[in-house]
Amino acid sequence: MSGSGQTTMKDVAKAAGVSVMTVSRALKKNSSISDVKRKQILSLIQEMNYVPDQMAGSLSSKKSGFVAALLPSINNLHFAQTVQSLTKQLENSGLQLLLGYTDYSAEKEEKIVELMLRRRPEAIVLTYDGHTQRTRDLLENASIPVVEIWEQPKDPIQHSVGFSNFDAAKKMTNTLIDKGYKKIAFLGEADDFGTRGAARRNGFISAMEDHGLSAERIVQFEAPPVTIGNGAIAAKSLLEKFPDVDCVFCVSDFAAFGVQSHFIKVGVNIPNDIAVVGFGDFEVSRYALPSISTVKVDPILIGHQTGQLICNILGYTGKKPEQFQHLDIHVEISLRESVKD
Amino acid sequence: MSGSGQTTMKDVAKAAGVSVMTVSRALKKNSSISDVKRKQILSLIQEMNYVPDQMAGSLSSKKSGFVAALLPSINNLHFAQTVQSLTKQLENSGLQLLLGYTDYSAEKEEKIVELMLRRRPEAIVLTYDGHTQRTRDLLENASIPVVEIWEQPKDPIQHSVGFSNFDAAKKMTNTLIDKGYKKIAFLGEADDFGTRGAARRNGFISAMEDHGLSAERIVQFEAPPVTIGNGAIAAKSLLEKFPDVDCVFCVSDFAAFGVQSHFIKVGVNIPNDIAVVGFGDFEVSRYALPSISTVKVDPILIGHQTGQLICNILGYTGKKPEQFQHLDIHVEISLRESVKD
DNA sequence: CTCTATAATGTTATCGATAACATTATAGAG
DNA sequence: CTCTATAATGTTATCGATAACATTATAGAG
Repeated sequence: MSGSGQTTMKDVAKAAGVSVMTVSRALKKNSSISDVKRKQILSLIQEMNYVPDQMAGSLSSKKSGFVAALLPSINNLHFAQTVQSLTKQLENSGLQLLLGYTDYSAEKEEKIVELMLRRRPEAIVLTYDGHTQRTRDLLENASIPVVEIWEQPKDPIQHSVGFSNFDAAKKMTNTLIDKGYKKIAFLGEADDFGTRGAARRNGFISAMEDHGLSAERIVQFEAPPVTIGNGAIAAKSLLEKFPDVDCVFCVSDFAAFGVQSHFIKVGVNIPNDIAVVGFGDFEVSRYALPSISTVKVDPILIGHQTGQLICNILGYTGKKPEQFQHLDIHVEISLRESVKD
Repeated sequence: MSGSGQTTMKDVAKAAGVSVMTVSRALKKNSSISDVKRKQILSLIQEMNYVPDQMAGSLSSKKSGFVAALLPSINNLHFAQTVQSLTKQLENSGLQLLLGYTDYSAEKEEKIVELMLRRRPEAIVLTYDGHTQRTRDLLENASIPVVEIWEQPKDPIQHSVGFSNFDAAKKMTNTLIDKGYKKIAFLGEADDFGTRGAARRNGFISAMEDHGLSAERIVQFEAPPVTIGNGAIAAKSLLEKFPDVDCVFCVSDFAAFGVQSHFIKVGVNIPNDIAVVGFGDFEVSRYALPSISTVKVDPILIGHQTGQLICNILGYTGKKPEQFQHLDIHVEISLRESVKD
């Protein structure tokens, strides 16, 4: 090392008896350098434990190698799966994911977008839950590709990969109405303005009103995210407020699992007394007893498609799209034991 | 913007009629600049949607503002919680988390450590599951603080925040033996050499052998991570191989939930026929019916302590520790309905 | 053996900020 | 009103890499 600090490319160059540029070329694929020299330099690099400083490289090449992704919370298996498959797609093109958590708040999102932009990401992924105007301004000024995921926004910034939570919840509600349920309750989060949870509730309300049914059976508990525990507590107040309920549509499978747990404990038979329905197709609902009916979504597919889209946009694949893409992710209604046949 | 590219500090300086250094000072706390000018410049920055380039700043100041954290998988609520609390602690000191996933493999860890070091993190957090020699060399060469979390390693690199999975599993096994169980099976992952899962299995074996009991009832299914589904499948083969089992100790609550689900379906009574025990205290085990006995760990505390330790080490708090710290995280045995009184 | 196209390597300028030192403005002491 | 300490601002060098251009080495044509 030169002096006291970290090993730099200069140190490697000196040790190899070449210029720094030759070392730089040895590390870069498809660059003009002889095989012999490349091998020599690479083994020297290995030996010296030299690790290039990507900050410096990025500053010069104007490519950070970062893609930023903002999620409401990582504390949610779905988002975690999306992140994992997105990461995998991006690392094929040598891109690294910079993760941020918005805590389901558009104001926090704005702050984090700004923090992220300081790292000059080559693209940014947002989980749509509403944005502030300044968020939009910052993103426009950054002039990088923006992909909104999970929800298909009405007024997309650029690209999107997701589905309509409103439509999905409406479809499930219609299915339940077809099955003969009339006094369906919706159990969702409080303070969910502009979020996907609210879109689901609105889909429920719309379906009920379309059929001339009352959409007044709504319980809103804690702010997002939903936990099993919250579901269990909400189940109790639901039974007190609306004792005539015949089906509970929960904003997420976790809430549904909590509801079932409470119902079974207090002797409510599922599905004969009350049916229970979730959203998301988390593994727990498949193995719950009774198994929980749900809206199947595919978080891994969302991550996969998003990653591919970004690689395409950034021109790593030669399939650069001409226009903004809106990839619709198919969702499916899955009826299980928790709903009567 | 100067020319066509992004807005730079130079553009702001020109617009404000000051030198770039004054703009730089306006953005930095406790720097020598008049209040009037700072306010002017900051509002100008806001107006121009200028976002500083932290790459350039870091290169010059030799502080990346990054802390790297490697986890086996983000697809695990515990790790997600650790990440979330760690993130929160670090952002108090203006540090950003760079996340990587090792897929429970020491070789992948090595690659990701190298990728991370390119970003010149100020500290690095590893989830101990064994390391390669080169990983150790790279870390030593990087000369940054290293914190290993979750497991308390025998041969720590530097600092650690965690507990002994061996001891925790042994303690649980001893408790089960005290309760009168003799034919206890351990249900864990395959290909788990050097991982926390293996440490748990070894703790189980040690406890059984200490009491002169057979530790042969071991089922190893898929490679990590454990899923509910894997647990359900393993439960089936467990019953075939060891029909006389009186208690199943699972490497994780998820496996335990899957085991219970299968047992209940095939008419095995829990806990009267067979007891079921998990590890981790995930929310699902509290609301499962019967509720699942488990080893309680506190992922949020691990993240919190790790974050604080790093801030202390990096000197953001004035409490710089003299020596390598080894913070022991207390774990607790929690017996619930899935084990006989 | 010479010439030329191309491969291999080197030199210089640069990315956008901050550190360190230099200079100028300002406030308070006397 | 002058002097001096300090606050406020500016100038220059620098972080560690890569891009763009310049030069040198090499291989194949004739």
